[in-house]
Amino acid sequence: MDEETGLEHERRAKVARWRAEGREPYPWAFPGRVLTEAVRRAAGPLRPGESDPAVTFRIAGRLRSVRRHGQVAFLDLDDAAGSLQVLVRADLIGEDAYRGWLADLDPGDLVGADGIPAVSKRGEPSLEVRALTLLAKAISPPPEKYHGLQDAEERIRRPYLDLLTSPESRARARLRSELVGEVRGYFTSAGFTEVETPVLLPVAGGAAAAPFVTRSRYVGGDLQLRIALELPLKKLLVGGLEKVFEIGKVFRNEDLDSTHSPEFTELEAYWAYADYTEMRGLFEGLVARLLARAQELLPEGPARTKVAEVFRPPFPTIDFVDELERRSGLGDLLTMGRDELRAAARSIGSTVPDASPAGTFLDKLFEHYVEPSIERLTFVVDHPAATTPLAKPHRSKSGRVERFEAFVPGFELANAYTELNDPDEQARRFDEQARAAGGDRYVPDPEFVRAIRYGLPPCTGIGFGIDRLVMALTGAASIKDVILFPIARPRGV
RNA sequence: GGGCCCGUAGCUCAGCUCGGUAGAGCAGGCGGCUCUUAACCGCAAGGUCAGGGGUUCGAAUCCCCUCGGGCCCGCCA
Repeated sequence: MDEETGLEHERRAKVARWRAEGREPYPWAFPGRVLTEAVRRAAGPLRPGESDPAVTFRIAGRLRSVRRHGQVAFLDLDDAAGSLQVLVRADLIGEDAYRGWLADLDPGDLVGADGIPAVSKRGEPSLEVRALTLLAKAISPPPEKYHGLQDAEERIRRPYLDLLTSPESRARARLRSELVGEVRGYFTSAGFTEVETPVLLPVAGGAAAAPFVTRSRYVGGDLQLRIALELPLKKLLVGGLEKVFEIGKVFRNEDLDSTHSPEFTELEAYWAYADYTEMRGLFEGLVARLLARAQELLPEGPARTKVAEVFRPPFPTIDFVDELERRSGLGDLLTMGRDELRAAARSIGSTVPDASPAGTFLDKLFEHYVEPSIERLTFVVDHPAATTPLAKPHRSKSGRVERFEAFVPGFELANAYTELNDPDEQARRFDEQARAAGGDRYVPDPEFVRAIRYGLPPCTGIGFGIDRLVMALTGAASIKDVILFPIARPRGV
């Protein structure tokens, strides 16, 4: 435990005084409490200086500031609905009660108030207090009332402190929840079944990323935390669930930056008897619905306008190979060997390991030559087969797979395929990845191949990061802005 | 992993360039004030200047190392 500061000492003394007087500084509940907006509404018709003794209200919240003027004081109380001024007058509650209350209450305390709606002489809607109740004494003082918590490190380590001083941060948290609710409702009403699949696996597959490893007493050895949802969801399609989706945390043992977090929330959905064209239609419908909701919820301003611009249909579609050839001036990419691709990637400064799969070099080239030009939601389609070991070969374009990615400026938003369902071809693709030593690559999963030997229906699947989706829809600059508890290193000794 | 920047009171920040006993505002304490809303006025209090080492008569300030954070680059479906 931290050492007590002088301020905390003062506040503990107040708690002791409270108890000595037989009052409870941490009561159990505050029944009958309403939100401050109810008082605000009731005060609406009143004129400055008036109050309405016909109705009483009970409110509760965090005491944000106290303005004392001798025999009258103004408290600001914050709750989920916003903030309300509480008017405390010595002539109404008695001078002893008045002095006692103000001596024992501090900013940051959780306080209940009973009173009547009123409007101050200066026109501020208020609750004119008849009684105050301490609901929880704050021992530690809150951050500064005007600037809030500015220190970037403290905001990451103690996000609750940022939340308690910043209505904007609280609004952002609720906005994310609303958008996730929309996503869930969209897939559910499209007939998808929401499922949960294991986080702990013998081998984390379905993507190329370094896993976290943990120890299981039950299996008597190591387990890995999932890096994607793909493989178990497809097994459910083998099992006869025809439309499934999952929203859940996945874990990749990598660095944090403005668009990557070691743990993040992913959605993946799989749809039997449909292909990637149908999936694109479904995704565009989702985007339209989310955009409408986000525009409703976001405050008016440049950020909202920018978001609307990025997500305004129709969305450009570019062919991965054609666009990369056009912008890079490189020759026929599909006939280039791995050595040639590696040389091209080296020439633009990429430092990926020499032994990386050919697809990695293609991804690097695309990232360098094409991604920076993306200004609006853009679909990139029909990638070279080497980039994508879990996608089905393109029905007409040789050397390609049926795949689309959705990009917004700055990052990839979604990734979808017509899924590979030929078990022998799947085994060959895994072998290819296994042969390319070094670098992160798809780990072959024989158990998955075994599962689809029983028959995976033709199907399409999509995956996207919920965090990034919320970023794009709210104009957030960093993934940390949409995660309530971003990862932080342990504090040094 | 590399480069640059940052860390001073519970919080928000000055002070560092050019070394000379640590400053303000908010919050807290005491006193005053019946209409404020970043209330105001007066008094007093509050510090491991992130941590460690070095240079120096003297280090918050200059140098080195470590820790934590930010931005950029690299790596990462």
